[in-house]
Amino acid sequence: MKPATPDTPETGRGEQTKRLIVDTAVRLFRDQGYDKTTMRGIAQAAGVSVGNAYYYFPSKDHLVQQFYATVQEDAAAAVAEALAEPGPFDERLRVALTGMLETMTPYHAFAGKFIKTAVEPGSPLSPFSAESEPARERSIAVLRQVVEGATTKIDAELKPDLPELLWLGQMGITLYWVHDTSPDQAKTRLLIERAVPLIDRLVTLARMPGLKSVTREALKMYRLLK
Amino acid sequence: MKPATPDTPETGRGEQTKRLIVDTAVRLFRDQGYDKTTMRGIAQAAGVSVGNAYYYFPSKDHLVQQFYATVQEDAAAAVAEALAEPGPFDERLRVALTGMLETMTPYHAFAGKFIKTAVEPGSPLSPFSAESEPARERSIAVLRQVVEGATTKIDAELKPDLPELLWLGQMGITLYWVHDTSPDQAKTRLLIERAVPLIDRLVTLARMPGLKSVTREALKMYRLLK
DNA sequence: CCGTCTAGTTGAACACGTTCAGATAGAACG
DNA sequence: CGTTCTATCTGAACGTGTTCAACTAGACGG
Repeated sequence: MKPATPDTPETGRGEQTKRLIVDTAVRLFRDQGYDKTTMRGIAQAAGVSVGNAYYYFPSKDHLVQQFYATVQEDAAAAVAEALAEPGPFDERLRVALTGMLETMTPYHAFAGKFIKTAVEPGSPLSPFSAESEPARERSIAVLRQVVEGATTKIDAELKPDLPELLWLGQMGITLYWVHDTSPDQAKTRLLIERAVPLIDRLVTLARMPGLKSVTREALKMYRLLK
Repeated sequence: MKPATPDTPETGRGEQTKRLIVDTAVRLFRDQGYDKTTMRGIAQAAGVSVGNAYYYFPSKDHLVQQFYATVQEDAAAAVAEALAEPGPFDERLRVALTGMLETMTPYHAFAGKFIKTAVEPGSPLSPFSAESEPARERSIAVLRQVVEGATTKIDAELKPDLPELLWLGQMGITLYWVHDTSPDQAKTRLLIERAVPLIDRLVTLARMPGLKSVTREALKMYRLLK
């Protein structure tokens, strides 16, 4: 079935073409944005035919996803380093969120087009899709690192679900960011600056007697409906 | 400038065509869904040319918006009646949310396509856009009715912003609903059933001494960033 | 060496949303 | 009546993402 190239398992003739197309597409997306990058343009720049691109990728969106994955990976790598040493929860959360924002900033214009297909149910680009699982897990892993390395006391019942909940919050921030037309997305920065202390306080308050039952109820709902 | 028809101010030759196109489009969207309804199809069914449709509507999306507006209006009208008499907050909120859900249920498949363009920044279909203001205000008005007719005690500082906040929550529920693949969207119903008591408790708790400062901080953030 | 098979490759063709240079028609005016 | 003006209307043409029947080339078996 497979040619016998044991070390680099995916280096058939086709794999090379596939990588060539991805690289070209990512470069063009980066340089020209979504709309100006056409399938014909990608094919021509990569020196292949349009049909050949479709032999490897079912749609333009699937190429966009590759682009998205590289950005996501960059963001996660940039932040993971800064979270090596333990510290207070709020500080770590801010580092993670601002780090992500910083990495994505160059692609703000692009993100507007990206999100369009990302929210469509069943789209491979959806953050909840099976195809996005690696990128999603990568992001949640960063937030898990935020939680686990936090010196702040966190309710034991909340703790295991907190990374995923924070990830949902991050999705919300991203949604806000995409629609943020303020210069240099200043409002999103402000949102993070203000939301982080609030989240920190809520996490702290969640352990308190008066709120413990609400926390438990909310967590039950989340687990039931996710 | 305008022909002298005082009673029905918008009844020029063009207005009739415009309405004809809208009605046809809404009907086709309802019957065939988004993808199968083409601009050529709409034009043909309405007995006009494609270009003529574009004379009145800048894009297919603008026609979709009209469809959305009618559904929205139906939902608001259905609920407003049930909210005539005052009652407890949680009950009123559930009536509003389930009423909206019930009206939208027939269009669940359609909504998946709809949301795709609705989340795109700058799209006229965006729930935050200027073009959507009438529909948005209509929805918020219902939630204002929920708040104002509530016999439950609501924090005075929170009260003026609560309808808008509830509307944001409703947008979140809608987002969940669109992605809900459970039979008959049972999970969304469950979400409402569970979330309403939680919201009710949070609204009640917001007045309490321990949480008053968090509430105030959160409200400040909301007003700053909306 | 020949025949067969198949992964890889091609570009014309399709349907779509959208645009635009021009046609039409009814009113307003002299 | 003829002229002019403007709101309305037309459909061919454009560029797009996507499909598909046909072609190529290299491997494999006899």
